[in-house]
Amino acid sequence: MAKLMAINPVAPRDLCDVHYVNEKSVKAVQKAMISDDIAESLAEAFTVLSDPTRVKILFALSKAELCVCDLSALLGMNDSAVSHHLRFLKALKLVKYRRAGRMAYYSLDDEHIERLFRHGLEHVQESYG
Amino acid sequence: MAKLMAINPVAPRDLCDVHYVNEKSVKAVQKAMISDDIAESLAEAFTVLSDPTRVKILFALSKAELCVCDLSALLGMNDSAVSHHLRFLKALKLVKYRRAGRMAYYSLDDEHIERLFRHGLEHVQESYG
DNA sequence: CCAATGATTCAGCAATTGCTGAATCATCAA
DNA sequence: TTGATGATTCAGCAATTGCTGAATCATTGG
Repeated sequence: MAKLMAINPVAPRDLCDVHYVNEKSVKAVQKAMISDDIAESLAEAFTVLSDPTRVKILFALSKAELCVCDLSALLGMNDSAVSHHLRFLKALKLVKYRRAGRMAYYSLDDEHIERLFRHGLEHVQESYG
Repeated sequence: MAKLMAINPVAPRDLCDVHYVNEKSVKAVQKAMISDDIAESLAEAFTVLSDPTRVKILFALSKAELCVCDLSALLGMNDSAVSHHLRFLKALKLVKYRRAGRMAYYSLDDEHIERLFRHGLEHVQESYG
């Protein structure tokens, strides 16, 4: 797209160097547009489930309370990787854990994410059979 | 975690070098576990909304049919970036477009994603006020 | 035809992500 | 106290992601 656009009725050009062609639609959407913060938060929420390993971890924890090595066995990856994901999920308050000696038992700490998960699963199942 | 674990009643070790401590839970979860394909599809679905720019694009298109340059104006970024995202969304059949001369008008092509979006928004609003 | 212009594609970059293996921490058992 | 072991953290890598600017494609109007 050209840097500058000819000024004509269907191609307004405002002072902020913003070019668009459908003034009415753009203005209306601009008015309703979600804030940067909301967009970021929403994106962050979806990031949680945007990785297959995390999807499996959360699914597993929705079925049972498990320790790190149970999860690594289940997922076929080393403890380090699992611990890394759990740390991430813990920071977002999606999982909690209790200590039992050397073991750390993890479980879900958020019923929202379970709902979100379920809706996502429905979406996938509708789309891919 | 050690490579090898002592064989004892609470720490079974199977032939596949898989170590775990809560046999019953692990077996049960393993049985219920979603497939790799489902996990990947689900992750892919959530990846769509895991980026604030895409969140805004989809929000905007849920309000109005817009051309590439309208979107770039709205988002304050260049056409190239917007076109890139739209290509991605088009590949996943989440947006469709119609040509009108040189212009390409984009709109949503999936009511599932709108639902998913709405659920995500609720989640965020519940969590962050 | 040709210049203009909306859209797309390409090349390449900076930042981020997910993982591995090693090192370290923390707790238990002997 | 010491060795074993579950968990965490650290260093570093390969791959991916989101963006920019340039080049190119496609359509229109003169």
